[in-house]
Amino acid sequence: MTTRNLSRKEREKQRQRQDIIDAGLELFSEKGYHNVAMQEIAEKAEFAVGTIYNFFPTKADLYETIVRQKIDLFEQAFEKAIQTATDEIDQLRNYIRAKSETFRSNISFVRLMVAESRGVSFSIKGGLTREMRNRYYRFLERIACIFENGIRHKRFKPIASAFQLAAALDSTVNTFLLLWVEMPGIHPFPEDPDIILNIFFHSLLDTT
Amino acid sequence: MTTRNLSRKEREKQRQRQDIIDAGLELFSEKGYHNVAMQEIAEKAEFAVGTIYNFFPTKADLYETIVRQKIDLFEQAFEKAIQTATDEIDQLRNYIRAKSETFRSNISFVRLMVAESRGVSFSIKGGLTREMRNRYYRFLERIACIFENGIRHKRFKPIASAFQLAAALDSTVNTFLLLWVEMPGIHPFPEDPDIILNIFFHSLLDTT
Amino acid sequence: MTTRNLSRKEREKQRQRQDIIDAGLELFSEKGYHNVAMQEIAEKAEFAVGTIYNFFPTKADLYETIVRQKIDLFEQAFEKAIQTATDEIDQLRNYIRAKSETFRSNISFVRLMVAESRGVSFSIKGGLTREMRNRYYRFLERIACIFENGIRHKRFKPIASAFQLAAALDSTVNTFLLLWVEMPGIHPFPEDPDIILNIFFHSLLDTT
Amino acid sequence: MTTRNLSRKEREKQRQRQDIIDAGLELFSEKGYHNVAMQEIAEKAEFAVGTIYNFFPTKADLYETIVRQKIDLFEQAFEKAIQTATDEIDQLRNYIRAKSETFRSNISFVRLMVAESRGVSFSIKGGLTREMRNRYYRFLERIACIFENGIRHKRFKPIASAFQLAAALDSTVNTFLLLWVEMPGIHPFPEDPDIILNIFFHSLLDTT
DNA sequence: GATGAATGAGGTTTCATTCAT
DNA sequence: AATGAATGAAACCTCATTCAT
Repeated sequence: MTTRNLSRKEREKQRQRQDIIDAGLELFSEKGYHNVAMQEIAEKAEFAVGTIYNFFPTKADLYETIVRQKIDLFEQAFEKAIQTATDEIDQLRNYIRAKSETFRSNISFVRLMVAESRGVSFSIKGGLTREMRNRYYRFLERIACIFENGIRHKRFKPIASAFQLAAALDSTVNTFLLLWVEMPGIHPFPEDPDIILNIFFHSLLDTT
Repeated sequence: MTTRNLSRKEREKQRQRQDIIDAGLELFSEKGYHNVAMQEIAEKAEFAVGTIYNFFPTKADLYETIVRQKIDLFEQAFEKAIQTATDEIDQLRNYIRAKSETFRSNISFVRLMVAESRGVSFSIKGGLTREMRNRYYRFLERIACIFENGIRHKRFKPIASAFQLAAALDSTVNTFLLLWVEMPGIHPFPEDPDIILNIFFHSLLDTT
Repeated sequence: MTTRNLSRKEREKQRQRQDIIDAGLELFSEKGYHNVAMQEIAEKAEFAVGTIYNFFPTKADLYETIVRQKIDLFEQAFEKAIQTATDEIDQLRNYIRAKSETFRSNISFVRLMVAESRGVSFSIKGGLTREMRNRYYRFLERIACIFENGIRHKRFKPIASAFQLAAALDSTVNTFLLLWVEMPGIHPFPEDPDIILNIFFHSLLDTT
Repeated sequence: MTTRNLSRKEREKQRQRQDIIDAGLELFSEKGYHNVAMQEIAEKAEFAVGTIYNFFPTKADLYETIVRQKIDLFEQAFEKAIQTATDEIDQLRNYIRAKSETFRSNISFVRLMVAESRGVSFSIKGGLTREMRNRYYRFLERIACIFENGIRHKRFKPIASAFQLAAALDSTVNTFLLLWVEMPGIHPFPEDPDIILNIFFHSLLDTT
């Protein structure tokens, strides 16, 4: 009983924590880190300010937690998408699809990232910045692996280094997604990931 | 003499104004808009706070001026680069080269844009945000025109819409440049713009 | 218990609010609106600056509240004094006595009004100025009614318009009170309101 | 020639000084002491700020000069008015007429006095305040003399002390003038000073 | 454990005054 | 002698954080 009680308490606490995170995410993404007061977050989460400080020691910490939580989610989703296939093209296709879906269901966070940085998360806490950057590079290298494999398996031509190809593909995907975030009507996100892949897979030059 | 005198004064004033802008740019790009106090800018520019306010009515105004000045510079450089050639591939090559050079000689500003380009605009000046976004889209359309011409002249294959191609190319260029900005040692910027162009011009798929 | 607790909190809050108002009144009346810093008020009230802003959104708001609170008090006192009698002479006598007493127990506020009553309103809050003036005129008209009644009842001779008589009487009372405020030793306020009334009544009274 | 030259220079300087005073009076009366910047006065007077400081060491000094100059003018006008007659009633009549005329031709200053104090000049510089108050009392005593004479000559009944009568009369005159300043349409100033005098004289006059 | 009032450092902006030209 | 740009102290106000209840 004590265990279940504690566990219930524990679960309750986790739910509260997540409520605060959700409120923070929404507000930060709407107005930017510096234009959101802890008071506001408290009101949105329906807690007192002091309560928030029971969960997070500082405002920056809350922010960091929000960013890290979502980034973790993103990374896991991408990793899972890649692992679902073995064929390199399928892996890329899955990754694009996963990124697209994760973006769609986390627009607030995407907006936050776009807002506070530009695609890659920056600023506020030097530490967060550096860590995020490193994680992003590690992620790019994960994609680069796919290209490397593809090149090794003679499925891809070595028209650039694997890392460069990864960077080019990811930035293109990002751009398409941002266009959709900013102007969903004018630039609808292509349901078919191949539209992006095609840009890479087909030569632009008409050599007929 | 009076004329020369006035002109000297005028020039002196312009130089001071630019000193303030430079100090602001450096600090904003280092620490972000909200983490820079007017006091700091004043100290860096070696003026008193009040003097800054003789040139710019508010902090936001100073920021806006900085951003707009650089953006203008960038746009002009790109436009000139494009107009220097008639051949579509040359136009793209020149644009990449121009973007590369402008980035190199304006790292501070690039960092500023990367760090919070939208972040600030979201909050500080809705107008600036919208304007910047619109200008960026107009620029993308400028690039899209090149692709369109190339497609019409049968030099490019219509593997995606001209706008999509423009977005993909520009985002790829951006990514390469950012890699270089962030880790100049590890990811040196390719002197040869063709390295980027090749990614688009050659099919990735090895169909031999 | 909860009720009593809340009520105690509420009462405590009201007491604090009044402490701030009192500190503000004293300082404003001593040095004038523009020569008092919020910091000073905070110190005098033994609060931090921020606390003051928890009660009043701006300095001007605090000032306005102070003025309005006292003016309300004055008006009520005068009105009550007038209503206590039916005989016109008694009404005037009561009004003078009430004004005298209210002045005595609110010297700080009287000084504030004397020192810059209009000055501030001119600048700070156009609305306050206009409102105060209008309220003053309405009050003069209230006094004028008494004269009108007196004239209608043939108790007073119509040696001037009722409004002019009201203005003359009130300004005379004011002057006597100000003399006393400024130099209490040399110009003691006549305990007997009739001393002022006599100036008017000797001729005003219709003794035919 | 040197003499005349110097004299011309001197006259020129005086004219400039007066221009500054006039500009200051107009602005101070419009917006209040603290809401006028030296810069504004300089612009209105068509001088540089520095030039103003060649004439007046501080802002407060300029203000003091403005007030003192007008007060001097007023005092002289009143004194002259009183001396023009020997009969006490004529003296009072002349004084009221003079005050009325001086008010009319110096509305800016009246407004300034009303604005910064209320009738009697206060604030800003403790010294100025005290001096003005003293001068005002001396002036009241000058009027009191007339009443004293009248009482001694059995023209007035001693219904109050001479000083009290003076204070009552002057404050009534002030009130009538202020009514006119604030709402010229609704409360036109009575051209005929006797309207005010009547209020006092009807009873004051010893007609036995 | 939750609350939210109190705190006060820190930010932006103004403006009287100075002084080199 | 006149100028007006430069100065910087000081004002108002915000908000992250604390802590008594």
